[in-house]
Amino acid sequence: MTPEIESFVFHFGEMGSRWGFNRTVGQMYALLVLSEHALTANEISNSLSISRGNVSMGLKELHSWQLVKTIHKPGDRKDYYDTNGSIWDMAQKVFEERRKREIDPTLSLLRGILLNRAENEESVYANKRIQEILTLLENITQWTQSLQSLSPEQLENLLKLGSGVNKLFDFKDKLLQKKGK
Amino acid sequence: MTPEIESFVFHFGEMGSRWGFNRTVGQMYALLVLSEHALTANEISNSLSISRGNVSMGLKELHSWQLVKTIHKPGDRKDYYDTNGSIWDMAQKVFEERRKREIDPTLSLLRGILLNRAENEESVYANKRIQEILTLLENITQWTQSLQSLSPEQLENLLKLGSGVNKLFDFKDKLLQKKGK
DNA sequence: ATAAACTTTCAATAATTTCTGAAACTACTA
DNA sequence: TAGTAGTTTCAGAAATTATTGAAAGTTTAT
Repeated sequence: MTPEIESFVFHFGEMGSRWGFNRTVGQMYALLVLSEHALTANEISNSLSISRGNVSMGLKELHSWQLVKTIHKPGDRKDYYDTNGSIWDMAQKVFEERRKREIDPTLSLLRGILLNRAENEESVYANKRIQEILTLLENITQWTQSLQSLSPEQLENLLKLGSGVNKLFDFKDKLLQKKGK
Repeated sequence: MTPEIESFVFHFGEMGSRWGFNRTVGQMYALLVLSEHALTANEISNSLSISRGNVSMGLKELHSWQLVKTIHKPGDRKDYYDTNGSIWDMAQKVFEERRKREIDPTLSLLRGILLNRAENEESVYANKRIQEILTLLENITQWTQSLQSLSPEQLENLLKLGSGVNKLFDFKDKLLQKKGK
């Protein structure tokens, strides 16, 4: 590992915990991203000085995020691992996975609460707030799902549009207003 | 606390860790959101059975996220705490804070690596990948910043647009094509 | 069927994070 | 100034999460 690869890998290890996976999983993913060729579990274990068992667990998790794929080479019994998809695919997967973990459970809970809400005096305010939050989360969910339906190129263009969204949006408003008249 | 408030509060405690703060901070915030009136630190401590010291730490953190504000009542020595801003403001704050924690440090690191990159054979591929990731993160950063510049209403409308973004986007494409001709 | 080459699991342990509560601190009142 | 009502800090305890490595499992070749 060159010093730059090393610092990238260690940094991803540290950031990993903020992104939803643990240090070693972050390091492993970073190493695979920067490696031109697929690596075996033992290579990963050696490069990162992580126990063989831990590498196995980490790869399992990365699989569950669909961030790595297993490659078989003919005449070779070992499994080789490589990143799955482009950087853009990766970003999409991370967003989706996080939405599932961070938003979906809350959606169900809030829906449940509002479904069998008690209408006593004390709860009126609380129910109002809960409804607000539910609406917000439902909007965010819809939004991210519609982003997912864009192709990576469309998504990239949309991102590049940046604050231009603002203008595009005003523009749409005017169009609709005209129609309404 | 009614049973519904209780389940909301506990759930936010569990989710808290996924949202970037710990269990008690999540519970405290949830309680403040659902409380019609500002609460004292002791009330929070009692309602949630959390030590007074921990409440103080938690409030400090919520302040640093700008999610709560302190209120002084004339003739009362106690500090009262309430949530700061609407649910929308809250969501914006959380996004911004997370961007700072989850993306900004990586941006600096990647810029640093590419700035004094070694041009040896071995690094060419790695540098290319690092550049890709940098571009992606820069786009995401710009994007989220431009979203922040929208008013809560604009943002809400944009979110409600949902998959309509797709159409809007196609529409923009066509416009640009015409211009290009 | 057995051995060889490899992978996965999981109980024990290590590392990290969170929480408590007593002590220190601050600000106001008499 | 001393006393009182409040807040904050922080060292150690408790709880949680990550890691290791030996044992169990799997697959392929002979």
